[in-house]
Amino acid sequence: MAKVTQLYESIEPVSGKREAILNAALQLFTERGFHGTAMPLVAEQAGVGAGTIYRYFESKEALVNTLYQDWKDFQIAFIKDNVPTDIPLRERFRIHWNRLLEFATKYQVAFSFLELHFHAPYLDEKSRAIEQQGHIALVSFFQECLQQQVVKKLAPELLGSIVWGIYISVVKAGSAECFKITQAEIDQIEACCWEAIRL
Amino acid sequence: MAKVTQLYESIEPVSGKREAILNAALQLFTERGFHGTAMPLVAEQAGVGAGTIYRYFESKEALVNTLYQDWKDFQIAFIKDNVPTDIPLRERFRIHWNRLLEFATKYQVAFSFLELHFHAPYLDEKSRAIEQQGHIALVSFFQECLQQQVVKKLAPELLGSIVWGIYISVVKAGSAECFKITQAEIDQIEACCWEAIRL
Amino acid sequence: MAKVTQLYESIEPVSGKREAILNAALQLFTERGFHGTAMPLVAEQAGVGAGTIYRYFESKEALVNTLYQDWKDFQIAFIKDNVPTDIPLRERFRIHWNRLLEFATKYQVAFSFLELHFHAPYLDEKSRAIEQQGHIALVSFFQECLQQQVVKKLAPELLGSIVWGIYISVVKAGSAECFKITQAEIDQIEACCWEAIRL
Amino acid sequence: MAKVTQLYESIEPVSGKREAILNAALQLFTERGFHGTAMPLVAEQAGVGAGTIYRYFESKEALVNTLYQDWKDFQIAFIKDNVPTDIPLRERFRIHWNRLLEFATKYQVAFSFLELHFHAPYLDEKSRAIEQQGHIALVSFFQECLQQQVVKKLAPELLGSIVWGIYISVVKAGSAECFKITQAEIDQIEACCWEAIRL
DNA sequence: CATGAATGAGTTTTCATTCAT
DNA sequence: GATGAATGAAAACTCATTCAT
Repeated sequence: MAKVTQLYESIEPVSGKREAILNAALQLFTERGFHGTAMPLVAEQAGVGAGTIYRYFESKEALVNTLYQDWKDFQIAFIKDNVPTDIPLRERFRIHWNRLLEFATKYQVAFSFLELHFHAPYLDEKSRAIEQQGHIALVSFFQECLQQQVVKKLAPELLGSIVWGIYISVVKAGSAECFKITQAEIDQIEACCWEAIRL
Repeated sequence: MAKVTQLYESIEPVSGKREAILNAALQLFTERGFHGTAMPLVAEQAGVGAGTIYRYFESKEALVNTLYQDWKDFQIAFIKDNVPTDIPLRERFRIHWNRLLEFATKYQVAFSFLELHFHAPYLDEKSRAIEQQGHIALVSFFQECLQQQVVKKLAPELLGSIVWGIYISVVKAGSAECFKITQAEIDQIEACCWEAIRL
Repeated sequence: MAKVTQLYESIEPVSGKREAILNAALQLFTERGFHGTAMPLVAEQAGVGAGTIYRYFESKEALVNTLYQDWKDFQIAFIKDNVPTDIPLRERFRIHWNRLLEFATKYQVAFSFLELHFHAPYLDEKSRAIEQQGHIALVSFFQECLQQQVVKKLAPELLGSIVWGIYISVVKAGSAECFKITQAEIDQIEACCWEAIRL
Repeated sequence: MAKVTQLYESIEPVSGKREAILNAALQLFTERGFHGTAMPLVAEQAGVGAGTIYRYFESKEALVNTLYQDWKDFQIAFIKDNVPTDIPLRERFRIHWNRLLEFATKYQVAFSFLELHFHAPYLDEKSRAIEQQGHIALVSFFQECLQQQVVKKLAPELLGSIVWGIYISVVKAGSAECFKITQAEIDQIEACCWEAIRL
């Protein structure tokens, strides 16, 4: 997690340039899309020369893939983090849910970036592989739930998809300008999620 | 709906070219992305000259926006369609849900196209406006549900988002190569949806 | 031979652009070298847009290779041409020699181009293959000479190399500004060549 | 000659870096061409920093010109060297010829380098001037031959060109993979050379 | 002196769009 | 109307050279 913190806080001692480039690219790719963002623009935003980017990343595609993999890895780690196993599954689900929302709130741009680039044709094999691990934490959690017969008898991947789908859709709705979601609503939606899958 | 039928059956008598272009673009934009698809390729696939596209569409952006708007309009109409009002809300929900899945099944490419281009930076204001009407049918349905107090007390947009999110996520999971979803599972997921939102 | 004539006389009916590009490239690559010649310069000299070159040639390397192969093929054909077989070998040698010099005189730029690009690292396999056929006509002529025992007993390739080497070196010396070679001198050098190899 | 020995043996005490750079450049320019060789690559091969090259050479062009002039000077000196004047001209010619071949054999890379860069557009005036002195030794030898009327009455430059052309062509043929030249053949070719020019 | 990270001018190449036929 | 060859602006990327350390 320390690594990504640097992405945001840029405390790296020796050379902040790599991080500056990654941050500039994250923002611009999210705002304008991959193909809509020219490399000199990334360079300018990062405060480096155009050629400098190529000292750190082999190509534009390598840059977007690094970004995708770094953030997806971080997202997976962030979500998994800190969930005690000695509490009721219902409680654990709440913690999972809160972590999901915490990520979306703390790293809004990264959240949008990951969603926007899901299955993009310029993502390489490694990115594709990580993509599919997206809700692996949810899936293994639901395997446990299934064993203890607290959730409906459905493939754990499907249970994961249901919760993940609600998560993505609700966060998207919330970040669209139309209306703001309160904490109370988030808690209610968490309850909805559980109702959806519980036995 | 007649219009979209033409997109698929191409029975238009006078000039099939416009439809041919739209069909070619739909497929190519979905497979290769907007920026990854060169206009001459669209022309070739449509069996017309490169210049011909510009007799029907002002620009590449105009083409993708027309495509987006046509299909989003059609999707909205398709989903709304044929839902009787004189049956229990629970029954109506099931019909809504089935319509959603019918659309995704019948028009797989268009479904992917719409998902893929959600919030793309080259979509114009009109497309953005329609985007937000995405689950308007669901929203108004849930307004009725709320009045009759059969669903949880949440903003109808949020209820719509929850169901829509499950829908998108599950269809995506199903079209990914990893695993196939059976009709029985689809019915079970429909039940989950209802459990999520019912009072 | 008709094909190369067009390279020079540009009588091609439909599209002179391909020929214009080849002619411009021939001259510029010879004057400034391959890497020293920017594609827009070729385009300008050819009187076409920069993008047009890529309608006819896949890449800059494809252009230089086409040029090399076309001219080397033509050179080989030109030299072989019109040598009667019913005259003494000594006479035939004179005709060969004169053809060599005719080529160098008529197609000075192409002669320089071929010499300059011999074994260049951007030549592809096909060009390399043709390269080695360079003095194939001389080699087979010397095979005949060997059978009739009118030349020294040396590998025909070596006999070919000797004559070819004199040819290249003398033409180079003649085109260098320092001094001009007269027809009389050329005839004398032809005699030298024969003395070099005769028995 | 001592200078060039250093090029090869790198025994210079104080600063071997200049020699290391020259050696690296000689090899790389010959293998990959002038434009195909990036300066940092030269630096790496030489075991010095990229900036260090610019302490010894003003620019890439200055480097290649230094290389050209050093080696051409050395080649001229090497060829001239050690030819006694009190022996028959026919004998002296043999010695000259052997020196030529000795150079090509001992300094294969340098021989290729000189041939490859003949008349390159990035060579400066001084290099061009030396270029033309290439067979100056041969020329002055042939002036003597002409005075003693042992060779054909041709401009000494032309006589030089003939012998030089055979030399270059035969060495090239020998270093091409196609076939190897034996010492016996070399001696025979030397005889051919003399036959070519003798009265 | 030596370094090598950083640069930006310049390169090849692509592609949306036009317009003469 | 329809065409598709031609275009040139703009993109990704390279590399000789510099300069702070």
